[in-house]
Amino acid sequence: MTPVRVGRAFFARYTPLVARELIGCLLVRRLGDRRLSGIIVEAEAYRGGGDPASHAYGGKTPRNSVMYGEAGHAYVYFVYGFHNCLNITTEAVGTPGAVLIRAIEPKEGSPEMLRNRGGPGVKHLTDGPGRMTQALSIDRELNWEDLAKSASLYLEFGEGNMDVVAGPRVGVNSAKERRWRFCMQGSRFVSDPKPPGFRRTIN
DNA sequence: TAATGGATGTTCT
DNA sequence: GAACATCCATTAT
Repeated sequence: MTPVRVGRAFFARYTPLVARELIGCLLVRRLGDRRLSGIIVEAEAYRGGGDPASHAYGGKTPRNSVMYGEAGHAYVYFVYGFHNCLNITTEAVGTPGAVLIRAIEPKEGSPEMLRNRGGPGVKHLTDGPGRMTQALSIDRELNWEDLAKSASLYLEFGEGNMDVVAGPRVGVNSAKERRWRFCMQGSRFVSDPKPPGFRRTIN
Protein backbone atom coordinates (compact mmCIF):
# COMPACT_ATOMS: atom_id res chain seq x y z
CA MET A 1 0.00 0.00 0.00
CA THR A 2 1.50 3.29 -1.04
CA PRO A 3 1.58 6.00 1.63
CA VAL A 4 -1.02 8.76 1.41
CA ARG A 5 -0.26 12.19 2.80
CA VAL A 6 -2.79 13.68 5.20
CA GLY A 7 -4.21 16.74 3.44
CA ARG A 8 -5.71 20.03 4.43
CA ALA A 9 -9.36 18.91 4.44
CA PHE A 10 -8.60 16.36 7.16
CA PHE A 11 -7.37 19.09 9.51
CA ALA A 12 -10.09 21.63 8.74
CA ARG A 13 -12.67 19.99 11.04
CA TYR A 14 -13.75 19.92 14.69
CA THR A 15 -10.48 19.76 16.67
CA PRO A 16 -11.25 16.87 19.08
CA LEU A 17 -12.32 14.76 16.10
CA VAL A 18 -9.07 15.52 14.28
CA ALA A 19 -7.03 14.66 17.39
CA ARG A 20 -8.90 11.37 17.79
CA GLU A 21 -8.34 10.38 14.17
CA LEU A 22 -4.66 11.36 14.17
CA ILE A 23 -3.94 8.43 16.50
CA GLY A 24 -2.32 5.81 14.27
CA CYS A 25 -1.09 8.24 11.61
CA LEU A 26 2.62 8.43 10.78
CA LEU A 27 4.52 11.64 11.59
CA VAL A 28 7.37 12.11 9.10
CA ARG A 29 10.38 14.39 9.56
CA ARG A 30 12.84 14.65 6.69
CA LEU A 31 16.35 16.03 7.18
CA GLY A 32 18.15 16.06 3.85
CA ASP A 33 18.03 12.48 2.59
CA ARG A 34 17.33 11.06 6.03
CA ARG A 35 13.84 10.21 7.17
CA LEU A 36 12.71 10.05 10.81
CA SER A 37 9.20 8.88 11.57
CA GLY A 38 6.86 7.49 14.17
CA ILE A 39 3.24 6.50 14.68
CA ILE A 40 1.23 9.03 16.66
CA VAL A 41 0.06 7.32 19.86
CA GLU A 42 -1.01 10.38 21.87
CA ALA A 43 -2.51 13.77 20.98
CA GLU A 44 -4.55 16.53 22.62
CA ALA A 45 -7.11 18.98 21.23
CA TYR A 46 -7.04 22.72 22.00
CA ARG A 47 -9.75 25.01 20.74
CA GLY A 48 -10.33 28.74 20.90
CA GLY A 49 -12.95 30.85 22.54
CA GLY A 50 -14.64 28.53 25.00
CA ASP A 51 -11.56 26.48 25.90
CA PRO A 52 -9.80 28.04 28.90
CA ALA A 53 -6.75 25.78 28.45
CA SER A 54 -6.07 27.02 24.94
CA HIS A 55 -3.43 29.56 24.00
CA ALA A 56 -6.18 31.18 21.94
CA TYR A 57 -8.46 31.67 24.95
CA GLY A 58 -8.55 35.43 25.30
CA GLY A 59 -8.03 36.29 21.70
CA LYS A 60 -5.49 36.58 18.95
CA THR A 61 -1.88 37.51 19.78
CA PRO A 62 1.33 37.40 17.74
CA ARG A 63 2.20 34.03 19.21
CA ASN A 64 -1.07 32.22 18.60
CA SER A 65 -2.00 33.81 15.29
CA VAL A 66 -1.15 30.65 13.34
CA MET A 67 -4.04 28.93 15.16
CA TYR A 68 -6.44 31.34 13.46
CA GLY A 69 -5.22 30.70 9.93
CA GLU A 70 -5.52 27.90 7.41
CA ALA A 71 -5.65 24.37 8.87
CA GLY A 72 -2.74 21.97 8.46
CA HIS A 73 0.07 24.28 9.52
CA ALA A 74 2.60 23.64 12.29
CA TYR A 75 2.28 25.65 15.50
CA VAL A 76 5.56 25.24 17.36
CA TYR A 77 6.00 27.06 20.66
CA PHE A 78 8.58 27.11 23.44
CA VAL A 79 7.58 26.23 27.02
CA TYR A 80 9.17 26.34 30.45
CA GLY A 81 12.40 27.79 29.09
CA PHE A 82 13.49 24.44 27.69
CA HIS A 83 11.13 22.63 25.40
CA ASN A 84 9.43 22.97 22.05
CA CYS A 85 5.94 21.56 21.46
CA LEU A 86 4.50 20.62 18.08
CA ASN A 87 0.87 21.31 17.21
CA ILE A 88 -1.04 21.09 13.95
CA THR A 89 -3.66 23.73 13.30
CA THR A 90 -7.29 22.80 12.72
CA GLU A 91 -10.76 24.23 12.04
CA ALA A 92 -11.92 26.74 9.42
CA VAL A 93 -9.99 29.95 8.80
CA GLY A 94 -10.89 32.40 11.57
CA THR A 95 -11.67 29.67 14.13
CA PRO A 96 -8.62 28.94 16.33
CA GLY A 97 -7.71 25.33 16.99
CA ALA A 98 -4.72 22.99 17.17
CA VAL A 99 -3.77 19.43 18.05
CA LEU A 100 -0.73 18.92 20.30
CA ILE A 101 1.27 15.82 19.35
CA ARG A 102 2.41 14.36 22.67
CA ALA A 103 4.02 11.01 21.81
CA ILE A 104 4.99 8.74 18.93
CA GLU A 105 6.13 5.16 18.50
CA PRO A 106 9.48 5.41 16.64
CA LYS A 107 9.44 3.73 13.23
CA GLU A 108 12.32 5.03 11.12
CA GLY A 109 15.61 6.57 12.23
CA SER A 110 15.52 5.71 15.92
CA PRO A 111 19.35 5.68 16.17
CA GLU A 112 19.38 9.31 15.05
CA MET A 113 16.55 10.13 17.46
CA LEU A 114 18.62 8.60 20.24
CA ARG A 115 21.56 10.83 19.33
CA ASN A 116 19.30 13.88 19.24
CA ARG A 117 18.11 12.99 22.74
CA GLY A 118 21.63 12.88 24.16
CA GLY A 119 23.13 9.53 23.28
CA PRO A 120 22.89 5.94 24.52
CA GLY A 121 21.23 5.18 27.80
CA VAL A 122 18.31 7.54 27.25
CA LYS A 123 15.19 5.88 28.62
CA HIS A 124 12.39 8.03 27.22
CA LEU A 125 12.89 8.64 23.51
CA THR A 126 9.61 10.12 22.26
CA ASP A 127 7.01 9.85 25.07
CA GLY A 128 6.25 13.47 25.89
CA PRO A 129 5.84 16.59 23.74
CA GLY A 130 9.26 18.06 24.57
CA ARG A 131 11.05 14.74 24.18
CA MET A 132 9.43 14.04 20.85
CA THR A 133 10.39 17.39 19.32
CA GLN A 134 13.96 16.95 20.54
CA ALA A 135 14.16 13.46 18.99
CA LEU A 136 12.85 14.75 15.65
CA SER A 137 14.85 18.02 15.58
CA ILE A 138 11.71 20.14 15.58
CA ASP A 139 12.00 23.74 16.75
CA ARG A 140 10.41 27.11 16.11
CA GLU A 141 11.92 27.35 12.63
CA LEU A 142 9.08 25.01 11.66
CA ASN A 143 6.40 27.33 13.01
CA TRP A 144 3.94 28.07 10.20
CA GLU A 145 5.22 25.11 8.15
CA ASP A 146 2.46 23.87 5.83
CA LEU A 147 2.15 20.14 6.45
CA ALA A 148 -0.05 19.77 3.37
CA LYS A 149 2.88 20.80 1.17
CA SER A 150 6.12 20.61 3.17
CA ALA A 151 8.95 18.28 2.19
CA SER A 152 10.43 18.29 5.69
CA LEU A 153 7.42 17.72 7.95
CA TYR A 154 4.15 15.97 7.14
CA LEU A 155 1.79 13.12 8.04
CA GLU A 156 0.75 9.89 6.34
CA PHE A 157 -2.46 7.99 7.01
CA GLY A 158 -2.11 4.84 9.11
CA GLU A 159 -4.12 1.68 9.53
CA GLY A 160 -6.97 3.13 11.55
CA ASN A 161 -9.29 0.92 13.57
CA MET A 162 -7.21 0.76 16.74
CA ASP A 163 -8.69 1.30 20.20
CA VAL A 164 -8.35 4.85 21.51
CA VAL A 165 -8.71 5.94 25.13
CA ALA A 166 -9.75 9.51 26.03
CA GLY A 167 -8.84 11.36 29.23
CA PRO A 168 -8.28 14.85 30.63
CA ARG A 169 -5.39 16.83 29.17
CA VAL A 170 -1.97 16.77 30.82
CA GLY A 171 -0.64 19.81 32.65
CA VAL A 172 -3.85 21.81 32.42
CA ASN A 173 -5.75 22.90 35.48
CA SER A 174 -8.92 24.06 33.78
CA ALA A 175 -11.66 22.30 31.80
CA LYS A 176 -10.77 18.95 33.37
CA GLU A 177 -14.19 17.63 32.42
CA ARG A 178 -13.16 17.77 28.77
CA ARG A 179 -11.58 14.48 27.77
CA TRP A 180 -9.58 15.85 24.86
CA ARG A 181 -6.46 13.77 25.34
CA PHE A 182 -6.43 10.71 23.09
CA CYS A 183 -4.13 7.69 23.51
CA MET A 184 -3.66 4.47 21.58
CA GLN A 185 -4.93 1.73 23.87
CA GLY A 186 -2.16 -0.48 25.23
CA SER A 187 0.77 1.32 23.59
CA ARG A 188 3.89 1.39 25.74
CA PHE A 189 4.89 4.64 24.04
CA VAL A 190 2.13 6.70 25.69
CA SER A 191 3.47 9.27 28.18
CA ASP A 192 2.74 9.33 31.93
CA PRO A 193 0.38 9.69 33.61
CA LYS A 194 -1.76 7.20 31.74
CA PRO A 195 -5.42 8.15 31.30
CA PRO A 196 -8.19 6.32 33.19
CA GLY A 197 -9.13 3.13 31.41
CA PHE A 198 -5.69 2.62 29.88
CA ARG A 199 -4.48 -0.98 29.89
CA ARG A 200 -0.87 -1.94 29.31
CA THR A 201 -1.41 -4.81 26.91
CA ILE A 202 -0.13 -4.67 23.33
CA ASN A 203 3.47 -4.12 22.11
C1' DT B 1 7.03 4.23 42.68
C1' DA B 2 5.74 8.93 44.32
C1' DA B 3 6.67 13.49 45.38
C1' DT B 4 9.54 17.45 45.09
C1' DG B 5 12.08 21.32 43.23
C1' DG B 6 15.32 23.46 39.93
C1' DA B 7 16.55 24.93 35.35
C1' DT B 8 15.27 28.53 32.04
C1' DG B 9 12.98 31.69 27.81
C1' DT B 10 9.01 33.74 26.00
C1' DT B 11 4.72 35.90 26.21
C1' DC B 12 1.36 38.81 27.86
C1' DT B 13 -0.60 41.69 31.86
C1' DG C 1 6.37 40.20 37.13
C1' DA C 2 3.73 36.02 36.83
C1' DA C 3 2.47 32.13 34.41
C1' DC C 4 3.58 28.51 31.54
C1' DA C 5 0.07 22.41 26.99
C1' DT C 6 7.86 20.15 30.48
C1' DC C 7 11.80 17.35 31.74
C1' DC C 8 15.15 15.53 34.85
C1' DA C 9 17.61 14.51 39.02
C1' DT C 10 17.15 13.88 43.70
C1' DT C 11 14.75 12.52 47.77
C1' DA C 12 11.52 9.99 50.45
C1' DT C 13 8.56 5.79 51.07
